[in-house]
Amino acid sequence: MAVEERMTFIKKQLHSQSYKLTPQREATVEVLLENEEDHLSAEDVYLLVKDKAPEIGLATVYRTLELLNELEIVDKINFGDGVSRYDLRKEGADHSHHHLVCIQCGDVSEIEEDLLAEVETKVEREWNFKIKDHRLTFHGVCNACQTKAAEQSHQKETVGQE
Amino acid sequence: MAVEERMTFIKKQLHSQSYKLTPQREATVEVLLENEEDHLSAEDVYLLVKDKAPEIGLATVYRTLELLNELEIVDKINFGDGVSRYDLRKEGADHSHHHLVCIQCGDVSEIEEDLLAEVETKVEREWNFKIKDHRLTFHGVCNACQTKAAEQSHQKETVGQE
DNA sequence: TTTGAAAACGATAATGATTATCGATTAGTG
DNA sequence: CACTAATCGATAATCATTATCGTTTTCAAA
Ligand SMILES: [Mn+2]
Ligand SMILES: [Mn+2]
Ligand SMILES: [Zn+2]
Ligand SMILES: [Zn+2]
Repeated sequence: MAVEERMTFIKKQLHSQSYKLTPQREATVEVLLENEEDHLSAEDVYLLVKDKAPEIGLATVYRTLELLNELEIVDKINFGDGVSRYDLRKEGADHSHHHLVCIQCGDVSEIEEDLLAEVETKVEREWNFKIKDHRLTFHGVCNACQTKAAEQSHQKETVGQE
Repeated sequence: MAVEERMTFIKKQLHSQSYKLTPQREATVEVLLENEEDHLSAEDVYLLVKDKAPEIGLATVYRTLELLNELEIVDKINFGDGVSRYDLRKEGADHSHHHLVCIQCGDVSEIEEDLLAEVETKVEREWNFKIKDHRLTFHGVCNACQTKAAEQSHQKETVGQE
């Protein structure tokens, strides 16, 4: 689905719950759609949205993100640095996607595929817990940092042999 | 392993990294061991530790928890309320355990069994990501709240039929 | 269209968790 | 026992988020 279409869809969701369609909300959603790959903090969103709607206030951004979170359009996530980050749900997804956080370069990347289906079946059965959503984050070393480390250790070896 | 033994073990870890063994650190670890089931915030720990060491300062509690986190004795976790919580690692575990958070009563319970072994193998292979740790939390309805809901809906039915 | 009420807004003060600072105290080595 | 780096307690500073409040805007009914 194109950005245009998704915007229309989100507008309908707002409208159907009788929330008003303000230019501030529209600009905020636009920023989220245009930066889907990223994991923006409220401050990040604020700075980006100011380009489209310079008069917007930070409080409004917080309010809008809170609203979008309640409507399950975005997920509010926390990677342990002191800020909340807002993550647009994937097209049609009814749950939060997974993340890979590199402990060396800080890069955050996505896993869109749902890896928890089996695990969740087990948890529902054995722990008698009715699952509505999940949060799964892996902490480790990303591909790029692994490659970098391998190159450096190879260099060291070579130098050692000379 | 008994609390006593685990305390000794943690003391050894501190000592081996040339951290000093202060009464404040000992009292803090004691509180964590005695409240292993809970997910205490720094403030929670502070209040509990004051019973053992009334002169302790809040800053020291934060410092100690930070230290224990670096030593991988506790995990710093975040359930989306505004505070960090500190969770003692299970006996001998080298990674964070999983959690079940009830969206109705707020109860948090543990899953000690590691459910991610297979998933992690797949992620390491297919995403080329070297996993060091993980965070997995399920949000849903706990057993107690399910039962409560079932009883209430049954009552309603019965009343409706009268 | 005009209009009125509820919703939303911007500015900014307040809050609350966490961190930084600094002078005083203490653990641990010898 | 003496020394010194580590640690501590008190508290000020920081920083993200929320609350407040007077003004503006949306939207639906007239
Ligand atoms: Mn994401
Ligand atoms: Mn736990
Ligand atoms: Zn990396
Ligand atoms: Zn519950």
